[in-house]
Amino acid sequence: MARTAGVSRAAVSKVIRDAYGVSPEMRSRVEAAIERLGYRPSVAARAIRGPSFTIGFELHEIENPALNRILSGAVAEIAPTDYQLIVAPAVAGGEGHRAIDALVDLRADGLVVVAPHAASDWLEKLASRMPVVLLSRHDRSENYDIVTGDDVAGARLAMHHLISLGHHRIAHLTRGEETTTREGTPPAVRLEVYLDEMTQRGLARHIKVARAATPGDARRATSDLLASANPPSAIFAMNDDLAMEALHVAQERGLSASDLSIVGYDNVRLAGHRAISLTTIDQSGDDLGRWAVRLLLERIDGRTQVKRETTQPSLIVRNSTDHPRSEQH
Amino acid sequence: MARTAGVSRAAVSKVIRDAYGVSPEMRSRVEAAIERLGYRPSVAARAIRGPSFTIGFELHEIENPALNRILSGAVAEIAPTDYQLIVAPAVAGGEGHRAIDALVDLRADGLVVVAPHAASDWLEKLASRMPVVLLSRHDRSENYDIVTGDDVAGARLAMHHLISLGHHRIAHLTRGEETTTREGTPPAVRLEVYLDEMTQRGLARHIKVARAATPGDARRATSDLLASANPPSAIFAMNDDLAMEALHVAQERGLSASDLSIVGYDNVRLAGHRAISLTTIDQSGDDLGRWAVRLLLERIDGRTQVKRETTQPSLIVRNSTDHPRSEQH
DNA sequence: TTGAAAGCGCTAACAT
DNA sequence: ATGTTAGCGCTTTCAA
Repeated sequence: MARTAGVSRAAVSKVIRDAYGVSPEMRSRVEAAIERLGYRPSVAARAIRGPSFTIGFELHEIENPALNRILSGAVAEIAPTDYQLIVAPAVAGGEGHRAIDALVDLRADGLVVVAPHAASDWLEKLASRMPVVLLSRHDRSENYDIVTGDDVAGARLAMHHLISLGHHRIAHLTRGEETTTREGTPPAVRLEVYLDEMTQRGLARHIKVARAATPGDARRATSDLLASANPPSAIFAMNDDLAMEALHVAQERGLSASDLSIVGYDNVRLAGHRAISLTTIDQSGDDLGRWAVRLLLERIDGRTQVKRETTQPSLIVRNSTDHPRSEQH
Repeated sequence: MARTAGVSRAAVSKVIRDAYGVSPEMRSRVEAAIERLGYRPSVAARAIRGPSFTIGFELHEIENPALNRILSGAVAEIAPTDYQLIVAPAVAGGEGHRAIDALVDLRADGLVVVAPHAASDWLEKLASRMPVVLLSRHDRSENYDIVTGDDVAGARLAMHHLISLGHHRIAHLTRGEETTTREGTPPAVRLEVYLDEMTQRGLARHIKVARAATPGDARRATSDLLASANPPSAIFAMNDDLAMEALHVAQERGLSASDLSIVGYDNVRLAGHRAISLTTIDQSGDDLGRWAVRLLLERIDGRTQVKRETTQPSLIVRNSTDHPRSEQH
């Protein structure tokens, strides 16, 4: 650029990178030129050799409020740094790791990956070449860090709450098969805890798992549950979205919390709305996002041994849960 | 890369770009090498000269469901193309155009900009250098395209609905001052239509504008409204989030729709929830996103004259609106 | 302290 | 049809 502005390119480069060996006079000359020409260094050109000061965030389910919360935390954490956060949304269908690849191809300095579908060994290989933090999945890893809410603890909180209210016939509402098969994934863990708790308490015969592939399906799934023989008096839903759909059905039928108690997961903002008032598990999504960025920056900074960070969830009791009617005096 | 793999770099480049002048035999040799080495071309290096096949999406308010909806549409539209969508989240505080700059610095081939705060002349200059589509803002432009819902029509739908139900004392609930001062911005337009409708109908003396800087403020603002002399029988809220907060307050006080009718804007998914059942204006956000991408690709493809695309909103009547009590027989 | 020059991974014009 | 070569905008030795 400013080689047209009377200085050498090296000088410009040095000034921009705040490197050693520029006189104050030279510096101000260059800065003036930069200002005058509205010059912006090309990240692309720079990234060809060194760091791009860009960190990538892979995100599927753009419209998932819980994930957006996490992203929001990440953005807040990175704001004061020199780094820029870039989000690559994975397409709904989820054809592999295209979004992640895009980030890699752009030469991001590090990656926050949410993808529950990415294969562990593929991630492992990726992470051996660049800093990676995996979010929201319990996993063994050699090369990447993991940040996750403690889903085991969270799911137990939910189950204990229902059980201590006196519920026995507790059903679990979750997504399609494919989301619960990937081991370590939040849906999978929550399901497992559900099954475990039911079994432990001698409630195995009441186990019922309802699945909804799409949000719309959730209502039908709930209806089916209620129409089944020996219907549940409570539902532990994998997340608030599902829980709210279940609540919809309950309200439709005039069922109160003592007829059908419902617990969600995530503490989405609207769960606190008076008309919804959903009992749920809070795992402060922005902390997850903040941790992810923090760990990633540490790695970019040179750390190589694995770190794992787990946030503790808490139970938020609202009006969607109550003692089952039969148990009330 | 594969200059280690027995072929020339030009060959590799050609194969990758699917360019003219490679024999099938050469092509398969190269492809094999690519496969074997797990080679990925560097977008950064490529972008230094030609296109990066990346389009940038600037987004503030990551957690705003209406905006996420738009983004979702954009992602869907771009999925089948060769382009990759990259999102740069603007930090909440909104210090100028840092996010947009980041996208420019990465050498995105085009930009979808949502930023209501970006100055028009700055955008104009940017757009003279690269393809830009502005979303969600009514604006005069020389160099960039504009995609927007018809907020005038939408706001009128809302107002007409309330008026035809018999409401006179209609208040408007919107954000802080700064969001309604930028002319052409959705909040500004909706406010203006509100004022205009009230004046036109001879209801000027009932004009009340309540403002909420943060979501939490909305409840207080609504309470203040209800506590004022001659309180409104209806509220037209700038968006569903605000409307739902108002609804919260109404429900808290045991007010029904005939005591206080509420209309929102955006038709967020939860507005349709039975417990909320918010009357609102739908403007099919994903269409906005789709259009934005479509226009942008056209521009990247060479179009230079300005195009404007406006989607027509529709009224969705639910339970949050009714005739005012005094008007009922 | 400064600038010249080589090279990063790629594309594109050119020569073979 | 293929390979050679000169950049693209930057960083980074290395001499001056």
